[in-house]
Amino acid sequence: MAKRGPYGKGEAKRAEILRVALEIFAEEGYRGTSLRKVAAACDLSLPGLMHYFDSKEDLLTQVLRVRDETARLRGAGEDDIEQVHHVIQEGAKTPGLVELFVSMAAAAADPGHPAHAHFAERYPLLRERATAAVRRAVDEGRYDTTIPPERVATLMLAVVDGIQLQWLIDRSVDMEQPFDDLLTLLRADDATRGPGGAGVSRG
Amino acid sequence: MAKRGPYGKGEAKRAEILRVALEIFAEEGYRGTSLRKVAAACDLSLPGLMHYFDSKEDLLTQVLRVRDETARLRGAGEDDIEQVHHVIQEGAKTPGLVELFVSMAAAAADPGHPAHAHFAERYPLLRERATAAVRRAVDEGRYDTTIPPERVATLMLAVVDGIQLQWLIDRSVDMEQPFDDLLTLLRADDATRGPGGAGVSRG
DNA sequence: GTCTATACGACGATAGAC
DNA sequence: GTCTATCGTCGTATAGAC
Repeated sequence: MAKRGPYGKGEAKRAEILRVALEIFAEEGYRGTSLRKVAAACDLSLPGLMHYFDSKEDLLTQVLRVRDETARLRGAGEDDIEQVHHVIQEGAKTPGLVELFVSMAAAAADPGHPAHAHFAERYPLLRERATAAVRRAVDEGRYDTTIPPERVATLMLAVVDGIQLQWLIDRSVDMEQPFDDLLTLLRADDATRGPGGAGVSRG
Repeated sequence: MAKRGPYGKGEAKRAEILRVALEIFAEEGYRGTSLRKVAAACDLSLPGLMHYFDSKEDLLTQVLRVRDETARLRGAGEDDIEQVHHVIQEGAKTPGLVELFVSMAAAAADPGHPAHAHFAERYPLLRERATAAVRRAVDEGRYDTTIPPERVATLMLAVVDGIQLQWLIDRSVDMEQPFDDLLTLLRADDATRGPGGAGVSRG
């Protein structure tokens, strides 16, 4: 199970494939990118590539996992709300990966799709973490609402996901503003409920 | 351009195809549904079907247009906010069409995709209407925020789109709750900022 | 275990007959 | 306006070399 022994090379190659695939999807978008093209970029034949994955959708799902992991690691140690901003900014640079994420989310509607398990784990996890952060903010008097923290967390995730659809069509849409505006609405101090002020304080 | 003359039959057939395609996508999901299957359901060969459309993506885009039109007509005369609830409830019954919508939104990231023009028209239109409704609510003192109406409108659209991604994975997610919660946060009367009350009043 | 060669069925697209 | 026939490409499956 570890990376030692005769599996070392295989694991390394698998990781390389995922890295290369992520690059290609980021640069050229995920649509119209065939597995044969990915294989060629890895100096591999198509079956050689498929040796490491059960199917195309399995590969795509693992690319998504890598992306999630990368974003998570870069935001390590930060506050949960900070991490959200970080992930948003990262996503805003790579339309191809946002496109991949949204497409996979649609495909994962089918319980039999490999990505279904991924999202089925991911959303509850994100909701839990966001819920904890919201609960803390309410307890400390920073947020002023009696809406249950779980529901506020669900609302936050919806905003972050949803703005991406608008952004995919029109890149001039500000991907951070709606989330910041939501935070403003949640904030206890009424003086900050307007746009003139600092919005969210960070940095 | 009208439905009269020798084009009458063609236009009728085109409408029938779109209606049948919508049905199939709603029942079986849009994934794994080939054009040959749609053609067969219309008693047509594949080229026979393609005579009416430039490409598969063109057909899909027009299916989306029909869906939008249908939802719009059913909500005619209602308040804009009411229409949102109507569209949400309608969508919640047909996962296959939500899946289609999300997939197309991702595909439309490419400016060359036929659906790009559709979304590029749709979002500004929805934003304008929502902006007007929000401005009215603020002017009448029903909403209490100094966030510009355009930004509140963008936030609303993000919530409605985003909750669909969560719902596609877990159908037990309430598609209306987040939007209602957002309205609660916007509402002027602080006594209604909690979940105990009526939430949004309608009907 | 790692990888190539080859082949299969299905897809969307198109040419040309009627 | 609709068909048959065909094309190129896709993801997938199998056989077997090393």
